[in-house]
Amino acid sequence: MSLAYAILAALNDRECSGYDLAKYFEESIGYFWSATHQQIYRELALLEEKGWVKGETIAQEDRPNKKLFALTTLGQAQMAEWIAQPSKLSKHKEEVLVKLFAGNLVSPKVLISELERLRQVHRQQLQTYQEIEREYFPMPKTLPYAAQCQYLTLRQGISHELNWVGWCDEAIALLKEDNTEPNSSQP
Amino acid sequence: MSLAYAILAALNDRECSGYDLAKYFEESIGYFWSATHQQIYRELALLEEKGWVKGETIAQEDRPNKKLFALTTLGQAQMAEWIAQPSKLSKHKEEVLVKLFAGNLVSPKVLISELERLRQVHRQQLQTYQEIEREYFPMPKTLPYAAQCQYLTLRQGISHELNWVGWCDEAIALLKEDNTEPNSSQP
DNA sequence: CAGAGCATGTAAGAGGTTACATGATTAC
DNA sequence: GTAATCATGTAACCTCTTACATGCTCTG
Repeated sequence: MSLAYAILAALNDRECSGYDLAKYFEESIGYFWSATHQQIYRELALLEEKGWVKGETIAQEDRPNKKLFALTTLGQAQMAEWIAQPSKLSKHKEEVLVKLFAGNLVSPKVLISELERLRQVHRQQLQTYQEIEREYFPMPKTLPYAAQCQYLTLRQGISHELNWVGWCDEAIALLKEDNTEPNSSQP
Repeated sequence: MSLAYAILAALNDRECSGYDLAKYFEESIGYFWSATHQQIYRELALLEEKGWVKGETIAQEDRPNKKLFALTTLGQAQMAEWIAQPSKLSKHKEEVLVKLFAGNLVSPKVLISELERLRQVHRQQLQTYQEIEREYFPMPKTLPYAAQCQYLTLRQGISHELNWVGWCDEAIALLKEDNTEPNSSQP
């Protein structure tokens, strides 16, 4: 159900074709809600049936025609109503933590190298976010309301990645401390 | 597929019945991998078929019989192999961020009160984690390897919650700054 | 002329949620 | 006696992922 609202949120920002949305869900929106193009096309069809969005076919030369979708006033109202309701907490699923939890089945070296890889990934993502911040939100306090809201989602991304990098540091340090000598347990 | 490994991780920690696992997935393991009892029973049956776990029926007086599951050596090996592979990053899905992204559709008051609610929830969870830390991991550096690994999953939980609380503070502060007067946009 | 990008879809299968179902015991 | 806890399942449904499919244009 929430995928519907994620699509509405995207369309509230700008009109999109299904294809545009799919790309959108690989950057900005995708940073906090993931979806594939298959899901998006299916959901768009349902949303149009309900009248929450309206599609208009745009003829294009040199390229396949596309269907641009926009929020209807009904869609806006539904979105506003949804926003006002208490959010469900996301069910986190973190493979790395499952692995650590059963970490005694492998040597600390295995864990350390996985954590180092992970740290690198999060550093990379952090850098991406920080570049967006520098480029689009240099003076957050002077932003109009709508932009401020979006800025805050970026801030969440940044602190999230910083947090992961910091935790990886901590974890690697602890695991290296006494477990580098081959004494503790399993191979 | 990963649910299987989450179950193996739990059974590596201790033998469990399906019922025990379901409870386990509402606390410790559940903090980073969620599953309902229906999923668990289905998966356990598959895992037993494959010989990764072995169930033994325990007759009980005064209570229904139960079937205790334990990791087999095959299961241990499969788990170790899985741990050594690079982890998939979790696809984050954060309703609150979707809401913020389209925040211009509602008044800042709505967002602020939702963020305050959320902050409270994360503070609560943080406290739970910190109590576990105090009670079970008072001296992390002296822990045996297996316990250290599990301790690190708890540390991730703690810094995750701290991070959310901090971000909520930041977001609330920014939204309160200029948007408390009824000037900016929609009702 | 190969590969990337534009643009939209179908179909099968895996994974997850919700509701229903049972039946005993223990605590208030 | 009412609710909670122990213990295990089935069935229907929804959501998500992965693979397959098409066809055109622009870039190198």
